[in-house]
Amino acid sequence: MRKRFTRPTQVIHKGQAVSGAYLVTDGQLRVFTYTPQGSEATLYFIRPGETCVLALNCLFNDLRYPVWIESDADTAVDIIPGPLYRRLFECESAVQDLTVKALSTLVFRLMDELEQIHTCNLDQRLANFLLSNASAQGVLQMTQQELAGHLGTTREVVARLMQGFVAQGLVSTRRGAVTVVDTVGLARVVNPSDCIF
Amino acid sequence: MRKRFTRPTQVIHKGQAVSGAYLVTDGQLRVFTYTPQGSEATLYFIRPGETCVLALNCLFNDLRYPVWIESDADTAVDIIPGPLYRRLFECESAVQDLTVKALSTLVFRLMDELEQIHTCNLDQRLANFLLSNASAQGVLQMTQQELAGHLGTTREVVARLMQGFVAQGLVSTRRGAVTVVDTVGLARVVNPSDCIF
DNA sequence: GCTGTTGTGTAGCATTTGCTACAGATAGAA
DNA sequence: TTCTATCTGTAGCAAATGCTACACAACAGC
Repeated sequence: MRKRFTRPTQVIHKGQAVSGAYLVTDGQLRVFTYTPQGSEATLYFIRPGETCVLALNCLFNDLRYPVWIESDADTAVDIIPGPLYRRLFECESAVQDLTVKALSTLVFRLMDELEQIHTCNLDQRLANFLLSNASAQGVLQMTQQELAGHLGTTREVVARLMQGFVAQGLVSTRRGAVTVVDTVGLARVVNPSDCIF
Repeated sequence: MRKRFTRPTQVIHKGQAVSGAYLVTDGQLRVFTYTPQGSEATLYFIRPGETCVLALNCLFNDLRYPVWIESDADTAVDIIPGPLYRRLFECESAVQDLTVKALSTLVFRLMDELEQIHTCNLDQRLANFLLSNASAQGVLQMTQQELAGHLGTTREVVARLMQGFVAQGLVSTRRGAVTVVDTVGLARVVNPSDCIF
């Protein structure tokens, strides 16, 4: 079964039961939590070709969904019903591989994220986020509010850091987007003691 | 093959190639990274019956080990060589299940950790750590330095928070150990806006 | 007992981050 | 155009955390 979201949509909310395996074919899903103050913190993205590992988790362990998921605009998702997926997993080695690979990838992403939080301060994490998520032309279509959500901080802080980057000539900002100007310079912000493994 | 560590030992260091699947049968392993300042930050523990998922990851994806691992005193580990494990995974559904379960569990732990970092401040995380890791009698045999490592902070901060807890009559401290006195009170520190899911 | 090592308590300051508040800028709708 | 909603820039203060420095306490070995 395929679902298509034309605009940002809440796909799953915390506590909900999981209906099946989600396979993103287009666009992206965002997995996030809320802070007590109500601001969002992105845990990770699910991109085309990837599946929602948490949904798999919940399927295999009969758990309720532990976080929120929201779709980008223009996102398509294939949904494989839970029981079917479990049957497939038992006999299809391709499905097994896919499952394990997906889980592995996520584990690495989460550990990377954790390590970053422990070892980098916000400007490094922001720089890293910009570098990782900007298009080939260096453009990132995202408001500062959204950026703040991805980093688990607030808009003002992002604005402050952004101004710092602008002052150093590393990026340029405009309403709803950031452009990376000096990739190498930004990388130096992230890097001084190598916080990406 | 079984290995036994009678004293805290560096089992794997970052960048090392992985030789096989590690199955903890006794004691525990600690997976951690270093901050630029040289202090440690624990990512998670591997307890008896569990396997080192990162090692699995590395096996399946031919990666080098991304973090450090250290054993507790008195820890026993079964090591299944990589190629053998991969063969087993292909034909034994029990091994498949074990693998997926192990990965799933870790994903949840990491997400929990991430969520905690985003939503709780240090005193809540410390309180939570004490509650989760104290023995049935409420005793936790650990120096403040080690506690700091587990939370990714420094000894002084732990000492400060600890004093707060002592002042509130929640715990008592002595050299190399902490005793939880008022479990309910500590839980209230963690809880006010429910940061454990 | 003495001595060295390790762990703990405490203080003070620097830095980072969060929060409040408001002004100006930009884009879209009417 | 004007109005409105949203986004951004900025300032200033509060709180949390990190870092340095030192005194004292507990334990181990001699």
